[in-house]
Amino acid sequence: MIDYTQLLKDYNLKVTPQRVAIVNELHNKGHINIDDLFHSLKSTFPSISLATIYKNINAMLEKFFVAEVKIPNAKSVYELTKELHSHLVCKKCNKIEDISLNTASLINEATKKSNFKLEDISVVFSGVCQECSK
Amino acid sequence: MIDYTQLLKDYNLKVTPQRVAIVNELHNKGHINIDDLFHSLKSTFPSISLATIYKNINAMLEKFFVAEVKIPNAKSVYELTKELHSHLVCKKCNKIEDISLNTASLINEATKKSNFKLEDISVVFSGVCQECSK
DNA sequence: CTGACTGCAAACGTTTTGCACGGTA
DNA sequence: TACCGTGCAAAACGTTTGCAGTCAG
Repeated sequence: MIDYTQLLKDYNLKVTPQRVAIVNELHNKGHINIDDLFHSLKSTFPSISLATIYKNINAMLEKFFVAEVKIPNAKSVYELTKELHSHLVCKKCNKIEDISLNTASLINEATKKSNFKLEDISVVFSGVCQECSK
Repeated sequence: MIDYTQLLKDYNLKVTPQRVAIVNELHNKGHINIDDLFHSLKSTFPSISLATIYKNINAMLEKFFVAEVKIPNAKSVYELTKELHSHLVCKKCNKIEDISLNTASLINEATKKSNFKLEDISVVFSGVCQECSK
């Protein structure tokens, strides 16, 4: 289990049991939406409130400690910030997987074809995962 | 001005002045969010309601006549469905442009590296447009 | 003429805010 | 101790629904 305590401190976020639980859940699940996160934490913290979840996720988003992933036809999910990667979403079971792809040539092409100074790229694939296509 | 009347009929949507205005606005602006669409149409239809906007956009989405584009850190925008393309978003002025890119090799790479049967791809670039970077 | 569409108002789900209490540093 | 975080309740949003009147086909 990775210790995120120091990371919370580095970002000037006080280390509370709720925050540690949120970070652990993000780490374990990889990607999770607000409602699932709330219900997961309810078992450990029966009195936790949605307001606490929102306040903390927003605080972590502001520190770029956590990132939001917007998914076509589904609720946004949150993940711990990591190196650039793309996402695969299963249309049947809604599972989300990370995938590392070489987007350099696509960024290159977009740079040549547009007049934008590009800074970020978001790539989300939708399809059917192996289990669901059996 | 392209005539979308027949297209509305083809999709079994009655041709009302509000619908024609919505389609024209989507055509003219390229991409627009619900609120901007509502305020644009207010000048022509002072008594138009948000409910009408939502009902129509949802009807058009169901017919795959209009598509939703989810944008990082911004409201979703809607566009008339066209051939596969990617989007460029300006972080300063929020302008959105279409860009046609060759995503075949990226899809190919994702297919090889994953166990998903891929069906769709969404690519959104964020950056600064030429005017805003002056 | 009939079913579909519009606009209003109310309902609903999600997210944010204010405040008193409690916990971290 | 001083501040920050939590949890509750209320408020603020964005979106959907029900309904009566109107319009397109």
